[in-house]
Amino acid sequence: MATKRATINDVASLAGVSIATASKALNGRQDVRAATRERVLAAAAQLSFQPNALARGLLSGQTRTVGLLTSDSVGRFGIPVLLGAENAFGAGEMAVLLCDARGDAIREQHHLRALLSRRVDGLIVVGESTDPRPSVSKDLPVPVVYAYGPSEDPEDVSFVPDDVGAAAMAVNHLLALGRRRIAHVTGPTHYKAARDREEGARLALEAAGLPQAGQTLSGPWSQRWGRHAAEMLLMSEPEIDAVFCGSDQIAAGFVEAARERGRRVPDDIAVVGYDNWEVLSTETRPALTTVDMNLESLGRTAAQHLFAAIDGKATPGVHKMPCQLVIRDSTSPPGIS
Amino acid sequence: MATKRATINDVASLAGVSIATASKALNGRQDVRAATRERVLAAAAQLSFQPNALARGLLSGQTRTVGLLTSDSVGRFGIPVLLGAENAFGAGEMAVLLCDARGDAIREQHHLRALLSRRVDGLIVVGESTDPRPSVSKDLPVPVVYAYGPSEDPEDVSFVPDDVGAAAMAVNHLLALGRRRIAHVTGPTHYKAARDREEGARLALEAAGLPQAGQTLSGPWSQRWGRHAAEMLLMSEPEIDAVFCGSDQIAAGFVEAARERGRRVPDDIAVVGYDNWEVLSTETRPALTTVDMNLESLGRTAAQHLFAAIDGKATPGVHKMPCQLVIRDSTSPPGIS
DNA sequence: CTCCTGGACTTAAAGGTTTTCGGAAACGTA
DNA sequence: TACGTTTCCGAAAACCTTTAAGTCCAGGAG
Repeated sequence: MATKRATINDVASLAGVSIATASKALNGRQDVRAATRERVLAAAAQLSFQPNALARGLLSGQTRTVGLLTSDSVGRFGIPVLLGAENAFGAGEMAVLLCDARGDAIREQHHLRALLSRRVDGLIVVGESTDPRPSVSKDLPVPVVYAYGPSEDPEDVSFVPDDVGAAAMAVNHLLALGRRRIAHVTGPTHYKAARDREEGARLALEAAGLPQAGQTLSGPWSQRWGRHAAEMLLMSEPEIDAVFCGSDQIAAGFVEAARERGRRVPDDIAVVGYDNWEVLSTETRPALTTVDMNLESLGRTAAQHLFAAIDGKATPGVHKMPCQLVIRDSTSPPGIS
Repeated sequence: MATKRATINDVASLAGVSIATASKALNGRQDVRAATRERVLAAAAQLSFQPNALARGLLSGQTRTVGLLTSDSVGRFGIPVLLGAENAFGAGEMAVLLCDARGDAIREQHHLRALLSRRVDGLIVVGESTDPRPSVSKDLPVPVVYAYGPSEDPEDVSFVPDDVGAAAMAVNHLLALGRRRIAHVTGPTHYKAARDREEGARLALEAAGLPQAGQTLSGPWSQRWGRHAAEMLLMSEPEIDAVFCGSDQIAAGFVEAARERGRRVPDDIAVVGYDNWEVLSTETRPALTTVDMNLESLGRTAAQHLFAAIDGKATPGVHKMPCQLVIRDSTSPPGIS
């Protein structure tokens, strides 16, 4: 806690010039003599002057601030997106106003109003799942970009991970290893993520002219379900040589149960997970090959496109961002593991 | 994207009153007739008027905004604190400006300036570990509260988890179960958290008049280290009947390795973890008894004290917040598991 | 000498809101 | 009628900065 804040008026007085001249000197504009500029800069430093962003924003109509509205920031998915966005902004001079609506539509509305009254230049909406969510952009005076969870309105700008493509990539990886009896265990089908990943797996198998080993098994996203699914699958389809799991949790449970049943991973069964949730994917034995959705990069991209939208040129539509397969021991070719 | 924003001037014109009257009506002040107030409110609704927080803040000097400066928001510890703070603020009408300095002092200084120029009413600094960090509060025109990682300056306001007390609580729990040969495995000793937890364990054992089983084993916070420590410990101190681990990751590794060596948990060895990181603590078998640092509550408390400090009355010093022991199967009394 | 040019600086307005103070109208009382 | 009181409303200042427009002066061209 210290003294009162200095205004440009104080700086001008101390330097013996008018506030207009002080302003010009501080902002590096032309028509001010070098000696005068020196005096002003010295005065500003001495008073540790900080221009008042409120006054500046009031005048220019730009606050260099964006709102980040999340439905569930506690989620593992929101955080990396948030960080990516924050980093993209931080690079420049933007600041991020964070609001967590906790899945409550009316709280969201409330936060929306608060953000608008603070005159944010734009808005990023982070979904809690990849399921489309109601648009918030109608009649808003600022541009909006959706990240992770797309808007229902195709006119909005949305960035989502390419779950279908990533699942196909995962299955193709298994196929390239020579596996031919590939099963799929995933999360609840009311998640678009689960449906998309199944779809991707199906497409890859079809392209290879192979049937899927058994039906897709759908359950909670949990490790427990992974174990349970493994037990069922090893019973009904004892000859599988690979499994693609819809999450790292499921994969970790699967690996554990498979090992307990005497199946070696990856020698007997290769396993691919999803999410690259490091605490699981790198600590299980063997470490998991898994899909990384590059969420931080997705968040960064969303932020950059928000800049573009603020500057006038938006690119409407749902943009699918590529994912990445992180290859670890759970799919090492036999003999190398 | 829609029409231009309405100002109070537009509202006043539409209602046929002066802006002064409009302001009074909108802010629920006294000297305005009921009928007039109605007209103004109707006009404001029709124009969907939002008062410009910049102008208001410029005048009042209060922005109803706080800055949240984190050193490492990707960390598991920063996030819950952040959420707790955000929730405490969100309850009122406060907004949170989020900045991530990523452990870089000069970036931190940069963000600090940006926050001050935006005229935040206060600041929360979230540490990445419980080690004291340099104070940022000298000569700042706004109050600052430190959460998780305390300030080095005892005049500042800091909130930290009571690691010593929690560790003692964990060991006392083991003692109450009748365990007498208790070992301790924890993280790197250059972390204050590791030293505090060891200290708490030592105090509890001393109070019970018991020696610790073996030396404290110190290594990385990882699951791998937990496994390794278990192997060493079961070799050198084969008769231990309990272990207190400095993190859930270590505990998970310990449980795994112990089971592989034929020790039953909790029957032969009871295990207590730390952090209550749910993906580990509830999914290991058996589920882990562990210390929950109540970080979200800590963040909320920090935010509430920041309010107090803004309103004038700060409470300097390092405040130790109580933790909580979450009891699960890894310490169930034999026979119940 | 006048006029013009351009540099260096100042004045004043603008941006949206709150608040203080004063004014006007209506009404009651002497 | 004169005067005081109450109730409602408006004018204007203040918050801080940026910028367009204006002033002043020296010096060069005609």
